[in-house]
Amino acid sequence: MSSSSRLTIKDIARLSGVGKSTVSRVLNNEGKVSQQTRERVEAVIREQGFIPSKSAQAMRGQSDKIIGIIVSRLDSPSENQSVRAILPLLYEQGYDSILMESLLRPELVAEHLRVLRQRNVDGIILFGFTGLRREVLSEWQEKMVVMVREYPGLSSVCYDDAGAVNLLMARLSQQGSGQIGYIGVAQNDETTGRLRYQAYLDACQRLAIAPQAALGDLSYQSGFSLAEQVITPETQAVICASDTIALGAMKYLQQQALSGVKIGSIGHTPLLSFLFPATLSVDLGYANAGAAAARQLVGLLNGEANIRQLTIPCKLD
Amino acid sequence: MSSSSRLTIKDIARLSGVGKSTVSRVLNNEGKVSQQTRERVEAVIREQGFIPSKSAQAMRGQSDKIIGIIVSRLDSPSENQSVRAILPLLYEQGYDSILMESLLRPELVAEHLRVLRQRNVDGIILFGFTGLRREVLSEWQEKMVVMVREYPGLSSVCYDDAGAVNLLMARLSQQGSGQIGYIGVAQNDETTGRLRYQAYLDACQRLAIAPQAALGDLSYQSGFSLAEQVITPETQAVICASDTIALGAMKYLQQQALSGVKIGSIGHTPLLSFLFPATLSVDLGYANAGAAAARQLVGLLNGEANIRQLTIPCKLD
DNA sequence: CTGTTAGCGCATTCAA
DNA sequence: TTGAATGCGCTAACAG
Repeated sequence: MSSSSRLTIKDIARLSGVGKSTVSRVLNNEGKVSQQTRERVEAVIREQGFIPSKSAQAMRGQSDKIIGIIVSRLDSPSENQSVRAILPLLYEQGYDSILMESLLRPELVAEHLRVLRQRNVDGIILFGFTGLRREVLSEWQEKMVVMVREYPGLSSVCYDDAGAVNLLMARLSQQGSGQIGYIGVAQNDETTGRLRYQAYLDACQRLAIAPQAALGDLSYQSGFSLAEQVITPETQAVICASDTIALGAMKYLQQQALSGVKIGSIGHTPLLSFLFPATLSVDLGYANAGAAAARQLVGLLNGEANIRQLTIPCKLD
Repeated sequence: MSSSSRLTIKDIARLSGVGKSTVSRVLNNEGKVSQQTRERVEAVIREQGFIPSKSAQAMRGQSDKIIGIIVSRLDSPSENQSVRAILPLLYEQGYDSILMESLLRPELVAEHLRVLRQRNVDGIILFGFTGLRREVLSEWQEKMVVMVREYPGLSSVCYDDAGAVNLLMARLSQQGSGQIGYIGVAQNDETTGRLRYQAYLDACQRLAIAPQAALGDLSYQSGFSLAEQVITPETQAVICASDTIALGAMKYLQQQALSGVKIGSIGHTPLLSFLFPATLSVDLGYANAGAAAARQLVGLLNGEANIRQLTIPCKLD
């Protein structure tokens, strides 16, 4: 009842008639405690609702059991899926997570990293983006996993951007589409932009298809307006660099009553397949990537894993 | 260069030839330090890249400057918007946030609360849901703000569910719709379910409209299939309890080529107005709610505010 | 097996 | 204005 939760290990010791260290041992499940004493102490702990202070433990043991996660935007559907996979895995290992948004601004990342260092966090999972310089990250070397981008000397988890495009191109052309267009994003975005576009061009080469592409940004609007540019009477299919873009393109198709054009997209959003079931959608494996990152980080922190770059396989259907 | 960041206030003291307490004073911007000493110490701090340990500060001062945020799902668009408003406001006040998912499971909330207590967090923002019992929360009384639900004795921030429906009904009927249907969610959901449905019924009464409603869940699918039940040849408009439901209903309308039926919805998702610009959409004020909650919590923690229940006004357009 | 002792890094008295 | 001393709650040596 004594609400304040201000009890300390010392109180518990007094209340159960033992020394502080014995209580500590019970708390940490260390072996050297007699069954009797252990039970008595545990009883007191339970009935007092005692909870040891993390800050004190942290100060003593070095580890705060906290992980910092820096996403670009909390409402990015892809990062969201990854984070949802990360959280429970870390939690399971006793880590809580501090979440921060970078808004794609390098200065904000730097500031967040400062704060996280001050908090003495055990590790960091950072969603990378174009423009983020390596120097800022390097001091975290063995305590950081970067998502979506690779940096020399840092662990990372990336998607198979080219593979996704290839999968789409292969399936589409195998289904008889001879003229396949592409709606993407500007190439200053390294992965979603350049990599996917390049893969499209390469595939066109391989399949002897004349490329028909336009690059914009990640918005529906962009998808909508670029669709108009890309789609000609001959177009049989269009690949979109993201589901959001695809949503925009689909609106255009629908508005123009162009029912013959197939859409292939990357992202696998439930909404897209609900609204337009015919869409071909590649799952980049966001959740898997999150899980992989969490595991990799925990491995690093436990000294069981080495720094390495992972690529998550994508899949169609 | 001595990477480890293992420097302590003591090292800085030695390096700048002063006592530890003086360094502490400089760190906390306490007045009683001569300009000279202050500058010297600050120089050393800067060139050593010294960062004081949060855990130690926390243990000393009681406050960890950490807020726990428990959302139901990270990918809930509405909660997402709120959280995005909360984070920077708390951050601005020196608080970092630990984020957790309840998945609408009361036991998980209880567990999270335990962990947060152990971390000695300063406060909590909790997104409530039906089934969450007050007893679990009451011990946080003056350190918690509950979103979406009201609990006696706890601060809360709620939406104006009834107001939103009224706004929609008024506008729709004023635009000439005489027969307005409703697609909602089951009433065991107190707010999105019962409150909105009840408001619909009341408005029907007032406007002398014969209610035509169906209740399901929050999915597109539900919206789609219930649309079929609700919409009759006479239907001139349909109100949906959420944007997700509206998306489902719109798909039905489109598929049936029912272009005469207007849709009113609650949520104000950008996607909805992009895909179906004609939709009437009420903004419940998710971001405002988040901001209000953050402010309220900070106020509580500073002892500047009292426990109270807030309702965020909604708006159309 | 268990109690005692000694700090972890810092903020805060209290003297000087 | 400053430094020395004290203790926050806890774990890890070290004795018994």
